[in-house]
Amino acid sequence: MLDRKFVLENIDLVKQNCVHRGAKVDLDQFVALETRRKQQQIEVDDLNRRANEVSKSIGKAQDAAERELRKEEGRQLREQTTAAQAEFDALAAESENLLRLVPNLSHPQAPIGADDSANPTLRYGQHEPRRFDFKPLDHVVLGERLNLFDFEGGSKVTGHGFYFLKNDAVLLELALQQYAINLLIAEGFTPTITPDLAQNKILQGIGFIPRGPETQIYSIADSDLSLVATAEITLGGLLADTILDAEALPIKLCGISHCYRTEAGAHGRASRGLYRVHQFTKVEMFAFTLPDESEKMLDYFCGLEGRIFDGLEIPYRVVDTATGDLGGPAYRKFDLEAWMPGRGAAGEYGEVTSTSNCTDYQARRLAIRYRHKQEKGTHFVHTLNGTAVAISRAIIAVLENHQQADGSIRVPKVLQPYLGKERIG
RNA sequence: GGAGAGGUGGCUGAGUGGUCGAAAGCGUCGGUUUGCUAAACCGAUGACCGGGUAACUGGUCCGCAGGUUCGAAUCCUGUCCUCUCCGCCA
Repeated sequence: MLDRKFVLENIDLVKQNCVHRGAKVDLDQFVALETRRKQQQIEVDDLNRRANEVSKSIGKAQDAAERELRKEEGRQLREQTTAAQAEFDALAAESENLLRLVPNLSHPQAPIGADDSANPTLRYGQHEPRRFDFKPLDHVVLGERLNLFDFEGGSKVTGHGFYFLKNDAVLLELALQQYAINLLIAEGFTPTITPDLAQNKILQGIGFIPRGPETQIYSIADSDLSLVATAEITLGGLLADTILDAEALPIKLCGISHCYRTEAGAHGRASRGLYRVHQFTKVEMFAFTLPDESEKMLDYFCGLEGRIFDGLEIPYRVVDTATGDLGGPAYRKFDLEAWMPGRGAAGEYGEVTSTSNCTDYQARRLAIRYRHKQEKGTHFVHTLNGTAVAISRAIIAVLENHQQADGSIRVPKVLQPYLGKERIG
């Protein structure tokens, strides 16, 4: 959510940003509502003041008749106040609902464009796509041969888009988790395993829409809980309604959670095997920073994501996400796309991680503030999130990039200590 | 799941209908004193929304939501959370 005052004072800028973002919000309506809200506030304040004065005078009145008279006066004022307050509340709620739909501002250097076709590549990883002297297979075929997945079983037990990991794929999942978590611990992150469910108000604070036709979220019937789509939700929610000491910032957390996504409307798109599934495990990074430190933190997160995939010896490129592809909360976003040689006819890059600077957009919705010890007042922190490893997609990249002519998989060095072997199959 | 206790400012903790945004202590900040530090003493010290160039000023907030009342931290109802004991369970 943007700052009310800021939007009113920079309405043209905000409007233009909505166009770049592909967001349709009636900002003129917002301005009109705000004007009325302001007037209503003056009226409510005035009525309140008068009612308070009357109330106080009753305590001092000695004469019983006068007392009754003043009581009646107070009664009437209170009635008016209640009505005026109700109208104010309605206006405020209506304008806030609009405000919540306004996307975050965009970084001045974020490429302007409608979708991911506008994303320029910023850099490549340490490793170049390998030249195969045989036809590389995709992860589904590899997994079938090595007995690593059971998509039919997942489908039978749960439904399309669910799967069982089996045998060495289980070890691989655990190894990837440990590799990422240990790397992040060494970088000073506090590791967590978060709940897989969260309250809808937390989801909304982070910027997700728990229910409705476009939702990507599974919600729990007869409760206000939803399955999380990412640990970003739980890690950000962890400090909701908190005032932090400026000295305590930045706070770097990482968390393992399962991620549940309905992927509504995604049928028919490239979704073979593990690429687009309804449940996967993810190690997520999250940071709370001072406002002037968030850009640096974004680069740091992006660098860590690169280090993790360099370590896995997987080629990748980093792209700068275009405005139309940013999603509501992000001010700037970098995606890391790994080379997947089994994808498409001759291999393709596929998104494996993503990191965003959400500036104060989430902090404002979740009421996460900081305070300097010697200053009055509070400010909103900046929040950032980034994928360390989305296990399902990382498995794709590992299998496809490290496959051997005999159908086995070479385990990258960094995973060997966790997996306990140098080769799968 | 059953029984009990409790949720008040950065913290501890008073406060059972108006004079309470709220005692006191701690902490923090400023000052005085003092080789330095510490101690002592004096003073200041919540957040949010709004108005004002500013000094300042209006309103809201005592877990949350309702209710009673001219008036609620205080009375009533609901709800959430925490703690203790019992039961159950991984």
